[in-house]
Amino acid sequence: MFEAFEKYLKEKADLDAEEINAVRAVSMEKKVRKRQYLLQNGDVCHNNCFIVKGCLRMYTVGDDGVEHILRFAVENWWISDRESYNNGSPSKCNIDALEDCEVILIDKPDFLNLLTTIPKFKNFIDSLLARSYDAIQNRVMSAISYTTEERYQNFITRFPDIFNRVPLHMIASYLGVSRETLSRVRSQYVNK
Amino acid sequence: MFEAFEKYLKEKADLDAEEINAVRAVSMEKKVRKRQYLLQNGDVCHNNCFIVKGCLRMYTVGDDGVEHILRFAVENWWISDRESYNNGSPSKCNIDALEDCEVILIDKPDFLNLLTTIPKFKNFIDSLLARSYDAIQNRVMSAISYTTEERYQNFITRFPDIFNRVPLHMIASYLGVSRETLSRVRSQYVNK
DNA sequence: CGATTCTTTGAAAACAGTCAATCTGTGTGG
DNA sequence: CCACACAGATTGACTGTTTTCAAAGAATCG
Repeated sequence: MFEAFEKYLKEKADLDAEEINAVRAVSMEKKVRKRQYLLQNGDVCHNNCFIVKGCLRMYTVGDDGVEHILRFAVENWWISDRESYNNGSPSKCNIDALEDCEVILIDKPDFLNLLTTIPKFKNFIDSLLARSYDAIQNRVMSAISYTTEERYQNFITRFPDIFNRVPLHMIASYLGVSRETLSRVRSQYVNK
Repeated sequence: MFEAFEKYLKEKADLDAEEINAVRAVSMEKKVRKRQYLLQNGDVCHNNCFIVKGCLRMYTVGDDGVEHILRFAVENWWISDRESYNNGSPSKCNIDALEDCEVILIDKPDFLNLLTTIPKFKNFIDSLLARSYDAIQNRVMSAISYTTEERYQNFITRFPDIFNRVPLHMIASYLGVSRETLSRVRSQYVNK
């Protein structure tokens, strides 16, 4: 399982063999079954999680019991509740698996240690965070500026891989509309 | 004008006199008049901007000419288009002053230099970025989960200082609703 | 096959957007 | 100091979109 992560670290973060060994030493391999939680509301997020295989989602549950999906994550993405991770506060979110998954977990103290001992790794993670900030800002922009149809179009062109493997009602949840509305928007679109 | 920034750096980032001098050496003081642009759509964002006094907004303009406000910023906040700044790409946004402002600009190369030579500064900026990530993620959550009234309530409790100094139609724009809708939501709220 | 989960559809109600008009407060120039 | 212009806020009437609830059709999986 670690090979995929190793390849990723080599290609994306440009780590050498020794550095990769340092990462390996603190990596925990884990399998997460479909529907299983990786993080539950109220828990503190202690890990960084890299996805070797599978698909997960992070979401909140409103007072009315409705789920609101904050993000999806697939192979070669990271997922964790950064707010809880950074502040040690109980998470408002859940993370669970939409498919059987293989992930690699790195504990917070170990991860901090990697960041300080491997400058290349620190730079890489910093640039990842910067890009996820850009992505999330673009999402805010699209939430306040675009119509439902535009947001849907945006989603399938930006994340065709995700679109193909998660149920539509979850995409609706991600976009902030009801499943019925998304269904209707799609059928109108098909008839053009 | 620099004194306010100095105080901020001392208190928040714990910089000593020598470090503050290094920051001062690359700081450019600037006054921005109400309605004046700090950044215009199409330009590349070259600076970090710290606000000593005043209030600014960052927004996009849609094809239909409608403005969508991404964020406000007041005293002791930073504002810049991070996406353009990081990638050197032309900005999709405008930043302009809602009041007469005093700001401090630090050029990108100078700023990078400060980050590498002053580890405390780097840590401080990293934690700022982490918190702004949390903030923006909470905004996504509120956009997809809450009603207009809840979002409005949220805004005035979280940012009472901003609420008191920017026109309502800009808050409407920030929340992603028309000014008329926000006006009606408010009056319903008052009548409870 | 039966059971779940997912998607679609219909009809009514709630909500939000648009356009136009009015009301309010602020500040500037005469 | 007043009149006027101007930006901001509100209201009404109308239209369009989205939600909600209920039901029924696909698709998938054991």
